[in-house]
Amino acid sequence: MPRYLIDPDPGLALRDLSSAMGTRILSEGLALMNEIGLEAFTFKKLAERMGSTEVTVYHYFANKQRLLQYYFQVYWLWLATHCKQEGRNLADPLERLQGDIKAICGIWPENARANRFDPDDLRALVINEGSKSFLHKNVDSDNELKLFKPYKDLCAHIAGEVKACSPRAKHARSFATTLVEMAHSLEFAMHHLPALTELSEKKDRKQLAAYLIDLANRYVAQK
Amino acid sequence: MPRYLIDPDPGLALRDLSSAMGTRILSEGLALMNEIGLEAFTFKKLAERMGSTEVTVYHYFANKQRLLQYYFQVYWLWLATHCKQEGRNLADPLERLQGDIKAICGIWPENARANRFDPDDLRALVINEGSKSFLHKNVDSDNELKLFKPYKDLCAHIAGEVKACSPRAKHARSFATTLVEMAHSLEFAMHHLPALTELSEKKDRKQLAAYLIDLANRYVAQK
DNA sequence: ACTTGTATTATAGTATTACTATACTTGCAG
DNA sequence: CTGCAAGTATAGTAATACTATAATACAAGT
Repeated sequence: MPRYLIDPDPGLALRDLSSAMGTRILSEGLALMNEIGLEAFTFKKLAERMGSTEVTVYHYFANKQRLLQYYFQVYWLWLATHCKQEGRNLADPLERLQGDIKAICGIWPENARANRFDPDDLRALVINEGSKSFLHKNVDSDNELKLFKPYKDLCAHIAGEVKACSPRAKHARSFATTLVEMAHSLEFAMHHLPALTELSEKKDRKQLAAYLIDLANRYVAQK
Repeated sequence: MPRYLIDPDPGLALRDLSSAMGTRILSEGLALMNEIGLEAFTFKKLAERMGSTEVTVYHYFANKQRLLQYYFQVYWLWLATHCKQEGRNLADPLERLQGDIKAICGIWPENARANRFDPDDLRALVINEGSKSFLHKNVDSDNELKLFKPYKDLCAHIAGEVKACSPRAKHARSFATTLVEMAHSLEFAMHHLPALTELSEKKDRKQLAAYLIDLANRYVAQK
């Protein structure tokens, strides 16, 4: 019996994570990685924080990159599920697309939970560290292991909505990827590199969503 | 007398780089960083490759992040100069914007040189490793040191062209950032995560530019 | 009750990384 | 010919990212 609604690739972890120890590694790991960043994060520090040992953590994950990729998968799996769920009640594809954009901008119900995680914590991690999941020399072998499938699936889902709005769009997938990427990098910019965006003034996710919805409306409207 | 047309922040390096040693560090460093990636790159390996010593390299740069940020600055400084130069011959802001988009997509004259570097090498590095310049816990202090100014300046320049095309655009800066970011992340996607974009089929920078020009035309056209 | 296996811990050790310190040499500039 | 900056040689340190081995604890199956 699976403990979660949606599970990441079992190949990411070396051992079943539903145990008490697995649970603590995942929850404390997320908190610590968010606090100190991937570079400073070590399994030793995580073990100390948990009152356990480095070796124990190594029995669950081969290295910290795999742990990051685990969170990366949970986040995108959950987001895609959430988007598809919300879309069921909407007949108009443009409304569905706008709903998806709000979701990728982090606008979701209070108290939402992504499996056992707080989706705000996952989102923060994915914004700050997520691209390190694939920006390295092993990207091609990791991709063959399908580690980025949940991310691609969400982009494909959004591309589907774009197509539904504008069947003749030639770059629906590229545009969906644009929306997803910018939902994250503009949020990073508005907190750390404010000169890059007008959104820094209010630092409001709703404004971020409004920009991307406007962009989507313009993209989908013509022709 | 400055050796370069455009120089990065002098605070990035610990010592003047115009010497023979400085030149070799910069050129071999770029090649090695592109070959093995930032994580595997060390000053020791660079020194071995150059037939010099680790300590010598440490006399030029405090750490490899600073060296990366140096290349990051050179790239954006050169690109902005190139864009502004090309724009001088064009009266129509939309044509200037389209020219800028081609430039950020890596379409520039054969044999172009960015200071002493091959801009294709710089572009490859910035695509694969560039975001590690700012995706870390020191981003705010590095930003106070103005290390990201050349990047922001190019985005601001492009935002100016967007404004010129569409004076009432509310998110010109956010949109300029969107263009610049996607010129890089879609190029990465088309080589390593092909499911994310239609551009993977031909892997052609011109098609990438065509997508972004189309996006810009749609963004600028309305209202 | 006894065995087997799995999970966790304890302890140790290694190669590499990311530096820092000190002192020596060499070449050139004043 | 003297001084100073650049480069080299050598050494050393704390931390990282693991791997290996063995001991313990506990739970399930026979």
